[in-house]
Amino acid sequence: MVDYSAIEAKWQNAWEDARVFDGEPNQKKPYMVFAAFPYTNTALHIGHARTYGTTDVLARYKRMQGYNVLFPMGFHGTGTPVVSFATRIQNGDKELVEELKIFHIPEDDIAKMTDPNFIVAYFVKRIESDFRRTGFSIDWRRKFLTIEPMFMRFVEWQFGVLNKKGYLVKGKHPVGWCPKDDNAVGMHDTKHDVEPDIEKETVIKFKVDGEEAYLPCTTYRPETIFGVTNIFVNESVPYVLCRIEGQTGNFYITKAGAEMLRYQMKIDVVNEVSGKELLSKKAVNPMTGEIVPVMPGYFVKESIGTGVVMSVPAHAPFDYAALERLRTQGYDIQGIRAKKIIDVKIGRSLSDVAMGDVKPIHIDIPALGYLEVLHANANAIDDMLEFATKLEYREESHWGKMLVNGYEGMSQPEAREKIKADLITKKDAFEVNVLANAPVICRCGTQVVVKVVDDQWFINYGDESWKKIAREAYAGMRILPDKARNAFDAAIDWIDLRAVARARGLGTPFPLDKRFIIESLSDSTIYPAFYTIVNVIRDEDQSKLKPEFFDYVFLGLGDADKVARSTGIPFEKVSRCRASFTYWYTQTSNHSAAELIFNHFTMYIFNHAAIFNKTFWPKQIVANGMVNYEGEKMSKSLGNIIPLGDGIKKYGADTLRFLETAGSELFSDAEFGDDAANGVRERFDYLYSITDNIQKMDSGEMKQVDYWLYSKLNRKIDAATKAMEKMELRDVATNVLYNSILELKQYAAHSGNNNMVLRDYMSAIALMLNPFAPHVSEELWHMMGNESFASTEKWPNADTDMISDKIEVQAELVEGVIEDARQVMALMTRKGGKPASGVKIIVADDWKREVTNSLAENRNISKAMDKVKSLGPSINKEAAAKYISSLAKRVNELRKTDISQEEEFKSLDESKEYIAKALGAEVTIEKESGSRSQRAGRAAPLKPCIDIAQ
RNA sequence: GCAGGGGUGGCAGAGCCUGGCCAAAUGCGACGGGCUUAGGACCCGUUUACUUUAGUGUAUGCGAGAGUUCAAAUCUCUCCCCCUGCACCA
Repeated sequence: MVDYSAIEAKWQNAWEDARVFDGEPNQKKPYMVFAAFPYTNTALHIGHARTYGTTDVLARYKRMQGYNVLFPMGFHGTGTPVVSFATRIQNGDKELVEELKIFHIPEDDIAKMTDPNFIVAYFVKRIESDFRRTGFSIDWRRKFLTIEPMFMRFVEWQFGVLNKKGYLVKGKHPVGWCPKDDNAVGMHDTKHDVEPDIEKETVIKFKVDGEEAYLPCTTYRPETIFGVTNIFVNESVPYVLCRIEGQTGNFYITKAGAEMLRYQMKIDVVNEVSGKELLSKKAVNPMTGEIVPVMPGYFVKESIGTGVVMSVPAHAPFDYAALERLRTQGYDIQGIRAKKIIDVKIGRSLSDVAMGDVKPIHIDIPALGYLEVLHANANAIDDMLEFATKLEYREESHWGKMLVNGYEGMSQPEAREKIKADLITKKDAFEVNVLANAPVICRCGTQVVVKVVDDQWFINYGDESWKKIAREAYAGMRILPDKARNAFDAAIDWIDLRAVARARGLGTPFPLDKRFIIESLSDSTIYPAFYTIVNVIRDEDQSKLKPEFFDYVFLGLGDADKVARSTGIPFEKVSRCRASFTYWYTQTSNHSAAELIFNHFTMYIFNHAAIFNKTFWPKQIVANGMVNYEGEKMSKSLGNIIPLGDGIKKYGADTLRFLETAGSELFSDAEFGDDAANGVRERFDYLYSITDNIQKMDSGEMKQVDYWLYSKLNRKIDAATKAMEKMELRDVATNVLYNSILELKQYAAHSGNNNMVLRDYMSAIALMLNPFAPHVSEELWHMMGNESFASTEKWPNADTDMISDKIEVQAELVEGVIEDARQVMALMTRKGGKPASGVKIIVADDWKREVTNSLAENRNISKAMDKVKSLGPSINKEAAAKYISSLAKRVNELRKTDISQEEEFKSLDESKEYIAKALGAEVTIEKESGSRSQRAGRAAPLKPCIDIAQ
């Protein structure tokens, strides 16, 4: 057994000694790769190795291509997670402590984690050591944290530049809010980590008949206003009459609603009324002028929106059911008639099986029709009504056509937007923000509300001139994989205002309002530029890092001498920073998870376009998929997290890296599991044993099989290099590891044993494996007697002269013959024949090759006959005719060949023993013209006749 | 809902851009056989159904349906389903 942990330990230090990474500008072409920061409130699990793994693959590949490669890494500490982590430890959060135990964090370290600084320091150390063990070729000398003062000076400078360009704007913004904590809440602050989901709903003002007050109905579907038959209120909850800022008149809304809405608009309560009192009122539909009654609606929730809803029985199963229930309770609803306003074929999206033979009867009342196709009626339970509602909304939204005047024939979504806009223009409606997934509960136990913050700062990614240069920058970039391009196009169009200032958390104070902290994705958009200088300025006092310093280093403004004098940073350092930045930042590749396309990656493009000179715009983005473990998504809640350290111990660093980087296509999720890991490791084992055996072999005369192996090798190098350029890592892996082993096995089966050939083959494999499995690569490389480091060697070059289709076709021919012979033999024994005693393989004469080639080229039988004639009288015309007609049927499948009878004969003859062994029978090879077999005429080029004697 | 990516054999996953050697690579699994004291190791074979006493043929088949074509997993359209993201959350 190969001891992988010993091999890994041996090489990871050796690389540092060998200075695999240079890290300083030099004569070589630069190439800088980096991946988005890991967040520092957690240790890493094996899934995290994916993005860094593919980054390292590129780093190592480029290094082997002769580039001066820089692969730096920093850490993200900005934002709320670290702070709330500390708070949770303080509160003795059991869930969190259990999680930390999975990562083998000692109790006394956990106890110290009430201190945010300790948390960050702890995890930084942990991640670095795990990554070193994984064999990533990271230059740790440039490590930094986003919460270090020197980086904060850099971010301040960045925001200064953005502000000068007018990209920072102030405005209103809705956020999830905890009234008790008086704070914005995000996912980390709620029970069960629910993200508050804020949506806009329309409130339509129905004037109360004969009273200067309104019943404001909250709705997602303003277009159904044409079908309103009445208004529903909840008769058992308290309402208030109130004034709403920006709106004229008084409004009846639930007391609970008023409590929540006052965080987004000023509300003055005039007096309280009961829901019951409202039932006596009538209201005027602002669109149609109809006067409708107010009825009790059992399903109306007091804390969503205004607690007043409009009833559209034709298109809302809940409304229909509520009215039917009122009827059975004895209410007079004679005057209420459901009115269909959207036409749609009910149940269109349901399969025939689901529909059965049920046909909706009440197609004039779709809400009822939908209940009917679901085998339900107005008495159905709420879950069923909910289901019918969803179905109806979906179908109407897809196929529904409006039936009402003025909007006739419009699709439902189109009508909704139009009608909403019309109502708002006429001041008959306004919008409110609601919590779509209410109730959301803050960790403190309070119900979360929507608050509209009115002094929020934004980065205005919607600015058209900015979008224009961002698109220009993007157009010059390479996106891998290519199919991610569409997503970027969409993201650049879509990105708009992004709130940038936040009330709490770690990070850089927002320069325009120091009460706030810069939001944590926004402070990490141009950070890679900082890698190029961090090692130079780390020892300088952060107060010296004034804007003019960054202006000079990154924008080339001013001159080094002045900057040195005004900041106090030595002249040499200032110049060195500028030189380093301009050297490294010309070739960059940014790696991260695909899910970051719509935020980090897009912001990365925008900020670079806004701040830097074109020369330093991003050159390449690589988007990675996630990692699944045994078919499941890895997550703490599923409990299938494997800490990186454990994973290395269990599977070996190289196996882990290999599977995660090369086990699947870049963009799709990687599958990680024990079987797959064993498969990879067994293949590594095989490579070791082959390499070990090379020493015992001689280098005799080159045989056909040796040329074959060279051909395969060079084809492989060629394919792997092309795939590598496109980061099609799965292809590379298949070629380099899986197919090599198939080839090596086939080589051995053909008694291939040439020491020199195998050494060439294995050397190339060892080198091409380096980006994926560096430790294995080094070990194999050194086993073959090399003194240098594989990691600093050149990537192999394909010698295309060594690629021979002819030789490969001949090898395939042998396999094909075996396959065919087997089939025949199987057929014979199945039919009760005796086992074969001998197999004659008869190779077609040369004239057949010419005829076949003619047919393959012209697909024309008479031309083929002409060809026969042109070959002279020695050809038996009858046999030729028979041969041609046998091919006629498959004329489309025919291919030309340049392999002569002699060559075909030779390759079969050399493989005679191999074939005999495979078939378990004696084998003779003969030529058609010299054969006495009656079947010999059936021989065709590359499809020799097989004559089996029993 | 909107945007992006997908849906292929028991599973995983190629192929699709550039239609035809595609009953569909490769790996895993399952089954049969060999090697072995034994095997989780290795080697050989089988893995849609029927058909064929000579290396075949036919049918069905790549989410569903329709279309284009001599020919469709591959191109077009419609629909269904799954994954990811949707803004302060890193």
